[in-house]
Amino acid sequence: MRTVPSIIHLDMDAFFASVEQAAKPSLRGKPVIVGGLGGRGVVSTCSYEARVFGVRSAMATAVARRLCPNGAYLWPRFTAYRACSEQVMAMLRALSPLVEQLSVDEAYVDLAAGPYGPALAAAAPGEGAELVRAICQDLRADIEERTALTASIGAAGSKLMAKIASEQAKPDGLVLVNPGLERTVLGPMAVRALPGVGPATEQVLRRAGLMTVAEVAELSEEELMRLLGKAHGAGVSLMARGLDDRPVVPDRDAKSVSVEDTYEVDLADRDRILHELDILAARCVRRLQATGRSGRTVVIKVRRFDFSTLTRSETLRGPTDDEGVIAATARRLAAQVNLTGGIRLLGVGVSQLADFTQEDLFAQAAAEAALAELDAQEAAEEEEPDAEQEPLPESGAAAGSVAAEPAGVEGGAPAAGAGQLAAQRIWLPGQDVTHRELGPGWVQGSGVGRVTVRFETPDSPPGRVRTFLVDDPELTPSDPLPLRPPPDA
DNA sequence: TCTGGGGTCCTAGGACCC
DNA sequence: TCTGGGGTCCTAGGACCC
Repeated sequence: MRTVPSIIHLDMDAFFASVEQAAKPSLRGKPVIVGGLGGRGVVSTCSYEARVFGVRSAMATAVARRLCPNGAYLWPRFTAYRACSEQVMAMLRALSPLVEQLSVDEAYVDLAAGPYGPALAAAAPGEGAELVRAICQDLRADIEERTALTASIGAAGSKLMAKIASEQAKPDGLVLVNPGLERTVLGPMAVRALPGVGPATEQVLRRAGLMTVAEVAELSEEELMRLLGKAHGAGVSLMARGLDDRPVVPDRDAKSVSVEDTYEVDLADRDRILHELDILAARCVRRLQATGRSGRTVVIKVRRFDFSTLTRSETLRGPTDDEGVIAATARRLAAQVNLTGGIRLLGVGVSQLADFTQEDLFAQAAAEAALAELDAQEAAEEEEPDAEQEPLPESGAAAGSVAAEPAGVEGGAPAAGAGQLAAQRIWLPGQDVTHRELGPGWVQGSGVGRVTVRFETPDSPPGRVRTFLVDDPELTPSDPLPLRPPPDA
């Protein structure tokens, strides 16, 4: 156990909404809701101004609109968020090689493994804590200066307490928990404060009369394991007593890749469903190939009209990144599912990832076979042991069945992107655009053949609104602008 | 008011092997 | 010949997180 609170957890405040407010001066101080804006969309993130109205993450956007009818509702701009995220993560990596990124806006850092490590190790406990405080305040100030965004930080002797502290620090704050005070801090908290305790676990604990962490900490590990199961019970038992020795682990490899779509209207037609699976398989494969990996288990996910969800999976004989194989497997799996009554969501995923493919294995096997052949020729004539000539059903048959399909259906489907948006003249609220004369702005809304654009940039005053025909050739989609001018410029 | 998309980890049963 | 136990893999589902 550490004597200095040298593990920090950093969490960007209302990340997506904050990026939007930084990019769009007219939205500062206003309720901003970022998420899916279709009939089945949900809120990803909302600004603190929106939370006053009761808007929350994961809430149906339709509900949010009723609670907060005058908010700005925007589609997410992931490219812009990723750019900000990378800036922040780079700043964290300057503090330590041990940076564990949990999501686009959240990370642990082990300061003891970085340049401040020796000073922290040499410091008396009180001095060490003050050094951590200074490092964190500098970091928060640097982040705000370089990205125009605020971050909250928790610092403690463990990941558990650092995470709890950052939650307490929000928004735009810093909280340290000195080692030794874990149980004092945790004790009065509701059980839901523990990471990993969600609605189901909370219910179980409440039925056992346990509301606070201190009450849970009084139970024995055995009792908690009986209530919550082996692994979860043991984990909650340790957490409740403030015990956590998990190390900060950088760069963990992904274990699965998946894509899914919820459709505006339930799908009923079988051929349409199979076609959508092909499209999802293609998207999944694109992501897989971008990471240079391949997968052995293919899984499909089906959510029915009544929100009941099921999965079907099949493990192939070897890893693949072949679109035809994955699409054909997905179709085979779909044949096992009752698709009647309407499908609201489809997904395709791949797990058991490897850094090579079945084809690599074939090539390797062929090379080995060739060598063996040479050896065999050199050796005395001998009876060949029966080579196991089992066909490889997944690869062989599946690829064949796809080739037999009407060619080019999925191959001809265009990739959705800025180009397609431009061609179809679909303007999404929040989207970056440029007008040839009026310059950069963003789409405020569109309908009945018109699109409304506000012309402003991160460093301009709030801008004016103009309306155009949706197919106005002067108006084009554009890339996000940096929230702050680059330091050299 | 009606529920996204991307993940991780755990459990449990059955098959299969030793 | 019958019975049992343990380990591993596969599949399906669920809880949880951001």
